[in-house]
Amino acid sequence: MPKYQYTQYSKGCATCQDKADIFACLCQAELDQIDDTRVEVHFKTGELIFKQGTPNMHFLCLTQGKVKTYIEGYNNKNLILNIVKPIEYILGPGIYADQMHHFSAMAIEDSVACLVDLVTFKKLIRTNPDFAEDFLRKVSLQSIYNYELFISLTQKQMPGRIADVLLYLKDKVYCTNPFHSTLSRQDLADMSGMSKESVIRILREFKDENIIRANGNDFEILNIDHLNKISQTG
Amino acid sequence: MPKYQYTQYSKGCATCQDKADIFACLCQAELDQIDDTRVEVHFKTGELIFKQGTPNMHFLCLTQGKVKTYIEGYNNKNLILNIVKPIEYILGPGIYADQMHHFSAMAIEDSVACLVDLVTFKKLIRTNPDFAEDFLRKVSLQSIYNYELFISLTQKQMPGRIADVLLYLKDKVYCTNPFHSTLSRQDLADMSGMSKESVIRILREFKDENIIRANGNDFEILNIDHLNKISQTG
DNA sequence: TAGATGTATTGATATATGTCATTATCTTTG
DNA sequence: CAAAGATAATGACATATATCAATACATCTA
Repeated sequence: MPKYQYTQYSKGCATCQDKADIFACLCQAELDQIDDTRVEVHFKTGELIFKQGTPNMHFLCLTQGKVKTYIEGYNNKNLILNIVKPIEYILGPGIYADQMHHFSAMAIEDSVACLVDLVTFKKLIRTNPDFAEDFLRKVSLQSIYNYELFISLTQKQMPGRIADVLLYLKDKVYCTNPFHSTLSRQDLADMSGMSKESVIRILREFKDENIIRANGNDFEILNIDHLNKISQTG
Repeated sequence: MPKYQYTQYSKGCATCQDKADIFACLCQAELDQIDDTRVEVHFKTGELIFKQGTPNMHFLCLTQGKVKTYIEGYNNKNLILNIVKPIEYILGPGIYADQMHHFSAMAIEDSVACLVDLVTFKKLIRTNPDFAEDFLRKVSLQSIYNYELFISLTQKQMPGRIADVLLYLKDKVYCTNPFHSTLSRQDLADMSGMSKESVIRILREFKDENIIRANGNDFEILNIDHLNKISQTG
């Protein structure tokens, strides 16, 4: 008999090796509180995890797979904010504002995530200053990354934006150099704020100049210095 | 004899009517702690308040005037993030990351600000959960606004972006309808991610269509519905 | 295996937007 | 007040980028 998606696994948070680093400062009793309201869920590639505009009830910790978070804008155009990999958590700004999701999340690989009730999370923020500070640290780093994204998207031309995307995938997501991605060309377009046709054209230029090797979704950055320069010069 | 810029005024935080709303949850003793490390500073129009890349040592509460915060990008191009008015505070993400400023701040009117030592601020975050939660609320609202900015800047065409800037100035900054701004055309360009010439052209179009009245830096939005529609349709 | 469906690629074309040069207007200052 | 300097406005032009249409390729499914 298969495990149901809402199965709460017996392995507790205290002994879990796959928990987000933000939980490092929690004691056994605090981890048990999280464990009590925790649910582990499996998502298949392409499945929507939560949708912009719906109530935000859970803290989500990704333990397996990969997830894209994206803002749904006008004319069915999306802007991908992050590609989240294990073990990172996803928590939008809605929790301390209007309790809503302000971006959507979708699995781009088969994924597993733990959902933790937000009441528990917020209680821990109030009672454990180290936890609160760690959370503020994470929020701040995300904010700093957003500033970089602002500059990339608004002040760089297409080659610079694609360079940024490729470097992001190599350094922050897959963390290897020849890397295989499950992102479509449309996803790359949604990360760089351009049309998919333009993405394809720029990738071709990079290939023709031997800056990258790209075969379908297998990428290898051959000339990192050159790619960095393209990122710099916009 | 004139007051020096570093003069610490005698009026305490406890009785101050000009303090940011985030301080509402602090008790007398906590406000006194802030008061002890507080310095009031006057800035003239055009003066740099702090610069991106320098150490971030203070929480800044604006009590008079107006301030633009902006990211300094490539090729001397800036991206204005916010126009801050009294009584709001300015606090970047650096405090909980690398202790650096990640954007610059400049007075666009003669301004007065209180600077509070960050050690005191961070101590209060740790010891007063209400204060921490209020701060998280503020950070979250800023983050949500940034998402809107992302969509405006990356998915809208110039008329939509200018519409967003005009509505922002009317609703969030000057809060009156005929309003007078001290922002240059270049500033409007830095808010909407375009060239100043393009700003001028779009403003002219809006004038020709009787959507706005614009005489130098005096603006009046004549047809709010139309401007909202332009903002929506991009 | 063949058809169907979605995704990727390419080329031709349209268009939004930036750049540059020039003139106009405002603001400062001696 | 006049000169100088900054800011604003306008037009001509260049170009980055999107759109549209056609084809190729891959992947699923019956």
